[in-house]
Amino acid sequence: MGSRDTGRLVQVLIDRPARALDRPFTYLLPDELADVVEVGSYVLVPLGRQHVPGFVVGEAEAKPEAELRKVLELLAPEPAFGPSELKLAEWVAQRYAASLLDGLRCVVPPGVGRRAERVVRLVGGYRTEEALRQGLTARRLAVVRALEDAGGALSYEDLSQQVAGGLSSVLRALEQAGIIEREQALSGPQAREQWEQIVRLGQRLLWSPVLEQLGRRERKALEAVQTAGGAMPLRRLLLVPDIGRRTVERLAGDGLIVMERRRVQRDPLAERGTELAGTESGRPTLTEAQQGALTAIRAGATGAGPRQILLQGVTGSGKTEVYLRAVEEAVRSGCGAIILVPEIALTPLLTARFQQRFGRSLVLLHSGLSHGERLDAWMALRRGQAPVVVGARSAVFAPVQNLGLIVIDEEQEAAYKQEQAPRYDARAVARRRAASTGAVLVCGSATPAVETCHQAKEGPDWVVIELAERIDQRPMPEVEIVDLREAKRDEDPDFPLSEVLEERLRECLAADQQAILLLNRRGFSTFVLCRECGASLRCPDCNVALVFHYASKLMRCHHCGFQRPVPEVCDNCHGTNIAFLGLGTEKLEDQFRRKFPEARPARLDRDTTSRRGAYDRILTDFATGKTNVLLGTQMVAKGHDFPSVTLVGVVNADTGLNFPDFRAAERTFQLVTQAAGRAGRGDAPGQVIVQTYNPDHYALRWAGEQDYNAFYQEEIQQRKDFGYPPFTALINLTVSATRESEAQGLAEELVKKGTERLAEHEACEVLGPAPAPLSQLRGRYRWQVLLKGPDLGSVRALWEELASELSDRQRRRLTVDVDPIDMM
DNA sequence: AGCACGCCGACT
DNA sequence: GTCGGCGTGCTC
Repeated sequence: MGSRDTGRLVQVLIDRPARALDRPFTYLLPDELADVVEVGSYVLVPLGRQHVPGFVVGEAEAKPEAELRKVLELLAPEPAFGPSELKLAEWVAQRYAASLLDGLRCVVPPGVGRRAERVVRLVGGYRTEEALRQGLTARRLAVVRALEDAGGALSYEDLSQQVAGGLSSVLRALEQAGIIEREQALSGPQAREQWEQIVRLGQRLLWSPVLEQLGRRERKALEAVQTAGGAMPLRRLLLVPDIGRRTVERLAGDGLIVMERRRVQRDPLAERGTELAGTESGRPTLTEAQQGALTAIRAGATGAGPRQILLQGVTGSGKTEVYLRAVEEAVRSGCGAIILVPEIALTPLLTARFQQRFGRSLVLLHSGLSHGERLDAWMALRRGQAPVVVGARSAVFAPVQNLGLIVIDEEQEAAYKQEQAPRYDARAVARRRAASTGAVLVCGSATPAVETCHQAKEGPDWVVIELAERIDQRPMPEVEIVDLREAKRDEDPDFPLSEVLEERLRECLAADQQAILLLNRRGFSTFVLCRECGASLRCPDCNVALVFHYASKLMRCHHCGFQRPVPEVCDNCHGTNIAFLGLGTEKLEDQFRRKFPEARPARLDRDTTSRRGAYDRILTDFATGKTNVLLGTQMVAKGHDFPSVTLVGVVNADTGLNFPDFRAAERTFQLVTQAAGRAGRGDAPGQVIVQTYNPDHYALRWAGEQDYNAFYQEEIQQRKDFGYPPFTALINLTVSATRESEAQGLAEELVKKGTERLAEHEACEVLGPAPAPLSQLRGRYRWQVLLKGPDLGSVRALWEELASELSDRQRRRLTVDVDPIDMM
């Protein structure tokens, strides 16, 4: 008789996404697992008639209600998270109205999850002939056939591909008849750490008598290991001619070499040969303003000053150098640091400078890595082998040890908001992590998000540090706003550049300098319509205008990827007079080339950068002067440093201004200011031309003055007057359904239920229902309801009450976005 | 998520 | 009367 199990009970969160499973289940921990299972362990537990993985999230008090079942197995030797990660996950789940599982998936090492692999198998020698004799139904027969063709067994996925329609009832029937059996297994981990075999010279000295008797091959192998410095990977040794496994085994048997296992860290940087041009090593002397910023950061770190710092530095003021120094100091004092960037692929410069400065103390974390590379980076941080991580949004959860500093570069970027569950905002997570670890938080931007700026100016434990001047006394570029309503165009009415901009371009190119043109729309013609009946070409699934792309000669939907050839005749009236209207970057490039045949333009947008390495190449060509005009979407405005650029043209500053979003003005201001910041970063001063139909709009007026603070004052007043964040908090509910009536119906019900509850939530409002700005997307109809309240706590309370009244079915049609950034 | 159960139209 | 589709409820 084995001893009775100790009676330790653990709470397990099942690793299967389901609302009904969003609470821990209690299991008995058998004695043999008592020592190895702890909070964070990834375990296998029985649930119903299956075995499923789950995370241990705590111990449980005795709870004799249900018949308890035992934890079956430990699936990973190391716990996936510790108590502090669990707390963070709980916070994320709660704050963003997500499940705990979604929260946990943020903090757990990448690739720990295991998926179910279901296998269906024919019992014994059951054959199709028998099925025919028994007269099985067509669908059942089809299953048996498919299984027999596959040699008796198939995965559930393969089977469902080969047999049309639902499988569950067919399989159940076949199983009951004893014809098939179902078996479920777990996939392996999505990523594993990699180990390699190392051969090392053994303790026995080389002049040991055995040496005399060694054969040629053995001798050769020993020499190889010796020249490699006494140890080398087995794989490499086996590459040496004449040396095979037998040779190595014999040497190991004699104790002349020993075999060891060593963890290999897959290094994505190793493959990257050349850095971008223009990065120089050496540390520049800090300006006084930069020194001031560092002093403030130091004060935060020692507790002598506020721990949250808004580093508001104009473009070219040297924010990156401040980050570098701050991280150096953190590392020197034994701390780790997280540096968040909007998107690694788009910030090669900053990344390169960090790599240069920190070498192997730094890991990168971003979506471009393989599972294995991500895991290695993650584990290197967790083990303290690397103290610093540079990464995109999700790196805010990285297990940096002894976290002392979090830097958020380009803090205003929308990319910090995750657009799938859990819909967290990395800025808010960073604030929370910094607060709970005592780390310093540095938010850097030339144009901080209005909400961040407000918080920094009004909130406790914040300080705003301004870097108002560019480094090396470079002047800010001069900005000229061109009113397109009145601007003179040259004889060609379709040419999108005003005479002023065209003239400046000629001067710029004549002086052998470089220019950037920003147009925030991809494609050739942004809408295509029939001149006879006026019908425009729209996406059948999203109902938005299709964009004509010249390179592929296709009409494409920028939301779902739908594409179709250009119609010869109108779908609607069969008219033949089709008009290609609206300006995209492709057309801009085309027209530019015609007007400036001698220039060397390059286009930078999602279409030209889709291939690997294309982005780097386009930028390198521009940096080296191989091309001299860079035109494209907002990509051209992001953080580049090209000293020869003296002219920036914003072709149409209005594109974002008409969006039905309370942040439209802010986005426009930021984009124009960022674009302007690309000019005049070298010795020659810069000039910026902004073309617009709304020259009087405050966003453009202040962008023209390059006056962030003035813009902020006016914008924050607007937010206050109209009741938008930061003066209110929002939760955006989007209903999505294949039938419009269903989407609308649920939205209406949400409003009704919400409004009924307003009595207890006086300060809150329920706005809507309204069709979403993208009222159709990927073939689904979308409606929205907006919950608004004086602060997050009160809106969330309203939402939680509302949510409790919804059925699972309703809940599934709904996405809940707390603190929405993109309300489309 | 996966599974069972139960209800329903529809086809042998 | 089965078959198979779907909605609902449950899993320590």
